[in-house]
Amino acid sequence: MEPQLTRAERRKRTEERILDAARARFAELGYQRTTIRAIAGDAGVDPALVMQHFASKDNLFRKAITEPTTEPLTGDPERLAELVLDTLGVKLGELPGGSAAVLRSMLTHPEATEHARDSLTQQIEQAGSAITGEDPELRAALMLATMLGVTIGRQLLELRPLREASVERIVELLRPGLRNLATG
Amino acid sequence: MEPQLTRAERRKRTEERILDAARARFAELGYQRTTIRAIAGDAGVDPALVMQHFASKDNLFRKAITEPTTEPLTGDPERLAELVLDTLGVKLGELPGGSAAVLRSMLTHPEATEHARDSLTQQIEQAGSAITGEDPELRAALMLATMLGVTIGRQLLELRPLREASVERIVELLRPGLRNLATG
DNA sequence: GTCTATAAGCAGATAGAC
DNA sequence: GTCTATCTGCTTATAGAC
Repeated sequence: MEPQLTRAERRKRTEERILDAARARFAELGYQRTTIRAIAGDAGVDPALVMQHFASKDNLFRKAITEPTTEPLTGDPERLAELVLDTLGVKLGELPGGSAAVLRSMLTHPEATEHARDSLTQQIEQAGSAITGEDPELRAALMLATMLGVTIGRQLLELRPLREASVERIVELLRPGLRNLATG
Repeated sequence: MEPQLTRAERRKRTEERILDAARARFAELGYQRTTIRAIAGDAGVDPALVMQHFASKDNLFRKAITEPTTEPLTGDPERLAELVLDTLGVKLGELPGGSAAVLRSMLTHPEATEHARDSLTQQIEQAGSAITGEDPELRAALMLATMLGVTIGRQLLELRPLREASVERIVELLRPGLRNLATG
């Protein structure tokens, strides 16, 4: 049984299990407090095997936070505000594993900082080119910074008013401010 | 020379030097990557002396982030928006040492998380009671989350559009959205 | 190929000399 | 009171047995 998917396929499966465990741990505890031992334990493999596959903790982290790219932020200003609010909706529901890991270590791990900065800069540039009027990039940056703050407040700091409110209500309250930034 | 300020006074001076060095290091690198040795080096004292004074790294961190309380967020809704913008102005100029240290480790150190949550919760409650209309606390939380995101984006992630903009311009652009949240 | 055993490094904490 | 020297524990990483 298991025809010819034996070597490469099994290897890939194992790596995915390790990566899933790594994303969960990194997202929960951040880079420094996460240990290879704990990841291995979660994935049901030996710590040495993790090293065999990923060579170093830092490399494992790099692989764990590499995500399929997000959809571009384009369109006219009104539409842009809605797109931004949509991605917020996704993030407030449940953060994708890689994003959560980056977010958690964003302030304390140089590589995560850079990753977050690059990702946000790209989104800012996209959104900025869809904004008319003065200071389009600054306006875009403020829109995304708002989303960042709300995401952190709700998902990581777990501020009570943000936890208890529905995603729809949050989106509804943020809409006017974001539209104001988007339309100039 | 140095009349009777010898013992207690000298001790206090040393502790302040250590605390200043600690705040700077914690703010720059976060809790985990900061070492007692480095703090001692910066303060020009022996590492063992740091332990003599503060007993443990965790206790040193606790002392370093303890700040004189901030002024309350009160008044009518329009005034509230201005107060919030003012404190943002302060934070965008230069973060006070203790705040910067908390901010940096907020996502990765349990005690810092709690400290940040408590501090924000208090501000939210104050601001919430100055807001009329529906969901005052949620609105207040969104205002403060916005400030948090902008502060992180500018001071810690150093997003280019936020770095290059003047504090006044940022405040000007955020005002309509914050007023909208404050006035309901 | 997988795991055991261990090396190597680092940082917090401690004991005791001066 | 201040510093030297050391201990202890933990983690990544490696080498080699099975």
